[in-house]
Amino acid sequence: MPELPEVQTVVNALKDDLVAHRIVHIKPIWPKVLYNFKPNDIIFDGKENLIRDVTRRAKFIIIHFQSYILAVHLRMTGKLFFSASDIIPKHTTAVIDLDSGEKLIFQDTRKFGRIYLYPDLTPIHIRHGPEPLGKNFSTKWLHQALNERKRNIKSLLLDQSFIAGLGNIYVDESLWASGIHPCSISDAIPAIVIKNLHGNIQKILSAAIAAKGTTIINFSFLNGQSGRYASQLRIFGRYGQPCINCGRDIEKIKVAGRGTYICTNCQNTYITKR
DNA sequence: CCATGAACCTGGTCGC
DNA sequence: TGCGACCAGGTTCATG
Repeated sequence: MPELPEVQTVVNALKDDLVAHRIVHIKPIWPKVLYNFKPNDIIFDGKENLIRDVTRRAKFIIIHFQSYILAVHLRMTGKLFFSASDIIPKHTTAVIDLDSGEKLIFQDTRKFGRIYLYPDLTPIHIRHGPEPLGKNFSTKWLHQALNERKRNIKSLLLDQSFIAGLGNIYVDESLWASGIHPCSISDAIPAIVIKNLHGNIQKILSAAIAAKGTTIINFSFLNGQSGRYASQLRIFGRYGQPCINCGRDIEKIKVAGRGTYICTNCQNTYITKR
């Protein structure tokens, strides 16, 4: 599923065709897809249902209306794309009809994805850390935040309430680029390494956005278009292949409950724990 | 405070 | 070809 770069890519692709149009109907196909509202809770009066903007916060696609927002979370396998056809694709969990006649299809094989209705962004902001590409994410902040806790670094970077938008792929990429073992304890990482980590997170996310995200196996979005960052992955998914930096075989272990790719030669600057 | 595992779902892959 | 085990880019909740 999409992490920050993939969600941003979806937002960039959909925005122009959504803004200034109206939602005329929202139809749940999978009963649980509308997390906290019913279709009729949206006001279809011509002013309230006009889409004002489409943005991203954390891994949410935010559709802005005058008095509320719709927040779409794609979770693992969700996809959001336009369709002009009357045929509803397999695994569609919701259909949003627009006044343009197009439909916004929410397709989600594993059905984990949800759509939320909120008055504004507050409920999302309070449960999420800073945007890694935003100005609140500074080296200083990261250093202090890591030192205030004693947590496994991978688990911490995956924690959306700590920092928003990172997922399994980009955490592995960022830790490898920084020479940090994913089992490192947050407050044991030296300042200079934290500085590198900060820069690498921003560099990797920016490059991934520029490449329109990563595609692994089945993940595709945007009407079949897929991202090009897959070819730039340095560590993720490269089990058994030589490390680009040192040539040692890349290993796969489990950290924070997630499959984790590491080069034990390059990622050895961590302190504690194995 | 932190770590772990299960739950939510479906489908693909791998080994036998 | 079939079947079971295991895995998957995420998040939340219960438990120790």
